[in-house]
Amino acid sequence: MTTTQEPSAGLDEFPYNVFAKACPSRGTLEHVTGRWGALTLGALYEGSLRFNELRRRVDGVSEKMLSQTLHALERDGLVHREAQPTNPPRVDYELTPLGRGVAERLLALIHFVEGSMDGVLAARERYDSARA
Amino acid sequence: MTTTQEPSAGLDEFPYNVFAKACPSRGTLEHVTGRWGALTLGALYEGSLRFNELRRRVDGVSEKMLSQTLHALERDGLVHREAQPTNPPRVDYELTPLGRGVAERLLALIHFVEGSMDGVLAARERYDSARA
DNA sequence: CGGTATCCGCTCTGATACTG
DNA sequence: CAGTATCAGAGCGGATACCG
Repeated sequence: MTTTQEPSAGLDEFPYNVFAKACPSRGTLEHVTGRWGALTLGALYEGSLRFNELRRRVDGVSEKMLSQTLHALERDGLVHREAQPTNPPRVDYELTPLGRGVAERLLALIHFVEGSMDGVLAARERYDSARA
Repeated sequence: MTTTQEPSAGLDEFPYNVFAKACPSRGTLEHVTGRWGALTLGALYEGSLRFNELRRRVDGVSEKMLSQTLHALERDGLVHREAQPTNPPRVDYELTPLGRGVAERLLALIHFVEGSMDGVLAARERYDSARA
């Protein structure tokens, strides 16, 4: 095992724990919840997309960041890269089964946040005016 | 409304869309999924905690970052801060109902990621050895 | 205990330019 | 189209010091 934390009592818990600083799951969580990682996975949930399609879908991402994000997600086994040696080149990105599981939970979170925005914005106004 | 993007056709979609660069929901999503935001909300799901309890629970966070994170989450109406004017001071942080909804989805994601780590780590080895 | 203020390095980010 | 390379800067984040 790769954990750097607990002797693992072999009980009902996961052997990985994001709350522990040295746990490898924390890094993966950061790829997944990162600024562009979350949106990239969310965008791919509907189906496979090409690089520039993805770039348009994830409004505001630069080529560099999208490329970097995609590499991290591919390395973690969440996204599959399919390159066709045609000219011009065509590369499709799609979720792996693992990535699909992650994206599902991510979208549940995203939709909940979107649906909560009226409440969030109201809370902000209260907060700001309280210490104006 | 505060959206900066679409005329809002009044259909079945949310009026907010994180994929749009200027949508305010994107900022909130970043607070929630941020490096410390996700862990803080997750830690508070089990119940209210004091500042230093939280600091110990979220392994690796500095005072500054925890404080900053808590302010952002409080402003967004996800965390409630309860200060008691005793000596020594005692301050409890707890989730609001909205925060509870967010934390639930977040924990589903976190647990899924933790449970996927063996697969992730295996994928990484394949990826790395493929281009060693 | 529960913070805030300040300093400062280092990473992350976005433009820009270039390649296959 | 699908990237990589390079560079400058903004801000993230940690360490330290200090306050109520």
